[in-house]
Amino acid sequence: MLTLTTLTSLALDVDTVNMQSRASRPYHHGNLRETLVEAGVQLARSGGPDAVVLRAVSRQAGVSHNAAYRHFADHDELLAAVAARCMAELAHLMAERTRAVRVRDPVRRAQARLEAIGRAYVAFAVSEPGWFRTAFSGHRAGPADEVARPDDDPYALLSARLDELVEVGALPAERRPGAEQAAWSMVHGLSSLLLDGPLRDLSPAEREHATRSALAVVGRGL
Amino acid sequence: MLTLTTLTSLALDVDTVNMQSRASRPYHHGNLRETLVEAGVQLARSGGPDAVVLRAVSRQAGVSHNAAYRHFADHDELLAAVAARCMAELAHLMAERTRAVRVRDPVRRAQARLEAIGRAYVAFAVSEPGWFRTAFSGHRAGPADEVARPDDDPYALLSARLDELVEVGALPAERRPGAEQAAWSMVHGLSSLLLDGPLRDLSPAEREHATRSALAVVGRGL
DNA sequence: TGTACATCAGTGAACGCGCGTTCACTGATGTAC
DNA sequence: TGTACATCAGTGAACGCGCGTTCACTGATGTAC
Repeated sequence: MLTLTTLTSLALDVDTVNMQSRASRPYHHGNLRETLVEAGVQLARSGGPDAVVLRAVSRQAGVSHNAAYRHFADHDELLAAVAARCMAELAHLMAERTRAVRVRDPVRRAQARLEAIGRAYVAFAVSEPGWFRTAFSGHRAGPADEVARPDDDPYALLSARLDELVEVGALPAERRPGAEQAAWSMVHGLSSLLLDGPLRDLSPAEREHATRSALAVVGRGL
Repeated sequence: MLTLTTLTSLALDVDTVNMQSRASRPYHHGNLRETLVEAGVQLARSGGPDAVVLRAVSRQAGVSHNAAYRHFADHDELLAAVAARCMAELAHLMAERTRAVRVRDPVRRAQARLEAIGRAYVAFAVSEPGWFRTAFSGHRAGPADEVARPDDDPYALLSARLDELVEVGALPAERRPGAEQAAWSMVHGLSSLLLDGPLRDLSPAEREHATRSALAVVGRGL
């Protein structure tokens, strides 16, 4: 269903990570912080945030389970870093799908792009539930939040789409404020309900239908 | 902010539950299953689903920690029962707020009622985050799901509102299919983002504004 | 109405587990002279 | 360029904890005669 260069590039790192546990690993790792985060991302992929366990992550990275304390104050800080990475992964898919839109007419292009990020959001949640749940599990988060570059930040991507809609005249300027919140709420809610809610058992066709009608409501509502 | 007969009635049960641990507790409890579920609901209130720990629940109910196995196959089954109760609590608030709507005109009444359940949903999530998270944590759920009476089921309440909108002519019948999913997604997404997402730190006034605009999008979009 | 006995609903002790965190350590790296 | 030494980034053992679950048990209840 997905053609994910972003997703698979990350998946390929599995070998890198594991290799480091067998082969020529120097005493000083050189890049352990990054390796730990990647290992956490791997674990989060199949097990969600609960799988990002300090000892399991260290194991996965091929390192003793207390080495992590050289790079993270505690388990929470590690989880926050992993969550930020998952969020960025979501943003990457959204950006990729936006770029893939091929429409001439400026108005329809702006609309198609908005639809594309909405679909990307839901597709990500459904195909990578572990990452999706982890992305939203940074209970403390705080202001640190690993200052996101625009391309790592779903919110920024959405804002850009809405700005574009206003520019091309497809969205009245007075409707612009609060539009992110409504649009995001819709796709986030649909995603959550598809994963953990009453829409859990929908078939792919039903999911598609639900997505279509949810996006249509946003389209008409804005 | 909330005037909750349903919520407070449950809170009052705290005393009942605790009392049973000190006072005239007969060897055969008589109603332990129910007591355990209530204890679980209490713990979920402040700690969310992770706080619904078999041993803690038993402790809270004033009973040895393995007594629960006479009433639940395992921890998951207990959690599922607690989750169902939390879901019912949400439904009760929605129903209550629906009943409180006082509008003459049938069309505007139908619209006001839809808005009321949407607001109730968000208000519940914000004021009872532990319950809200727990309600959606029944990972296995399955078909058993403690067959919900209509008043315990948010989905049924929402359907009724949408049916009413069609009846009074405020919603074209051809838009009816899929309407639950979009409406629910919007309020669920907003709730989730307010609890765990980027809208986590909104002030009450900003929350109100976000809620208003989200509901407006649904209103116009349907 | 009384009694024997099966069943039910609790108890208390114990199991093995994986967790986050801390400690004293040691090998590798980098820097000052 | 060589060496002494401080600092850095790992290791391995150990801590205490709370968990879900199982076991053999016992007191209370209900039923058959």
